[in-house]
Amino acid sequence: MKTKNIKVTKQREIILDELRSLVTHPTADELYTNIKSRLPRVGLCTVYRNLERFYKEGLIGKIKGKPCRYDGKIESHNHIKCINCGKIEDLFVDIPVDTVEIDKLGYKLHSYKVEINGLCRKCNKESGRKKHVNKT
Amino acid sequence: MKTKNIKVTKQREIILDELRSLVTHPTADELYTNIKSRLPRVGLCTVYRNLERFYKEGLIGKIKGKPCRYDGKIESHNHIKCINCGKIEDLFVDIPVDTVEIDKLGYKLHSYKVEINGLCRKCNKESGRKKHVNKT
DNA sequence: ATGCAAATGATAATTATTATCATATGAAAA
DNA sequence: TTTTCATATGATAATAATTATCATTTGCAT
Ligand SMILES: [Mn+2]
Ligand SMILES: [Mn+2]
Ligand SMILES: [Zn+2]
Ligand SMILES: [Zn+2]
Repeated sequence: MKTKNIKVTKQREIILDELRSLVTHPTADELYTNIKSRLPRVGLCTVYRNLERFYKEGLIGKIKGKPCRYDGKIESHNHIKCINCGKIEDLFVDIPVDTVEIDKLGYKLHSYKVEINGLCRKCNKESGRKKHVNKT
Repeated sequence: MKTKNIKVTKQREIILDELRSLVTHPTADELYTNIKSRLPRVGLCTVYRNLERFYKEGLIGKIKGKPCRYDGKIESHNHIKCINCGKIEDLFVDIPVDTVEIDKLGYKLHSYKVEINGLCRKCNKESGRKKHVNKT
């Protein structure tokens, strides 16, 4: 009662394959650009449509934002984003949340995710030389 | 070297005052609607402009999303969002993050925030009666 | 009063995403 | 096989949220 047999099409195969091949977290548009060589006639909306579909089926991850980014990895993990260059990297660290307050509020916990911001090694080095960094 | 003397205008006073008076987390547009009675001639973009400005000055909080929501409370706290009705409530619970992996990756930790999703009491009750819930 | 920098509000532009719809596709039925 | 038919696709338009532009206004400092 979860994954309702999603039909395999050429575009779906390629979109999913391409996303899974990346260690980065591309936007729909970036992925669209990437697959153009393999699928010259694909439309951007097909990419959006299928990424959204995959996400709802639990096949891929999604990092909400403006723009949203997608993630080929679905093993539970978090992300750290560089506040300077915007890069997002995987972070495999368990973050336990105490549910006492959640229970008190009367909520039934469903899921949670930690959004971590930091300065990556590269930007950190550069900030030592330059005057100004940052563009959150 | 932080808050660079933000000029006080009538619209700024009212926008900030109104936001601070709310326990909810309004969107720019909702706040705009709210202040119409006090500032009939204000423009939506002034609301956006100043909320963004306040946020950058650290005077208010911002919950990124589509649409973004603003928060008059700046004491460190997290939020829990109902996956059914979309309501966002404050959650005062300390969530410690182990920085070992972050250090390993070479990042300098800046901030982090936990996005918790759950089913609120009201929606939970209703889901007992109704067939379908959910619209993440 | 006058000058002037900053803020405002009207408007247009942009960005990201979603909706609409005619056509294409491809597996299953006949 | 041809036909059927549900689903997917891609072109296009629409929408939502936010941001940019710019002429005008505001209100402190001369
Ligand atoms: Mn990831
Ligand atoms: Mn809050
Ligand atoms: Zn960086
Ligand atoms: Zn609810």
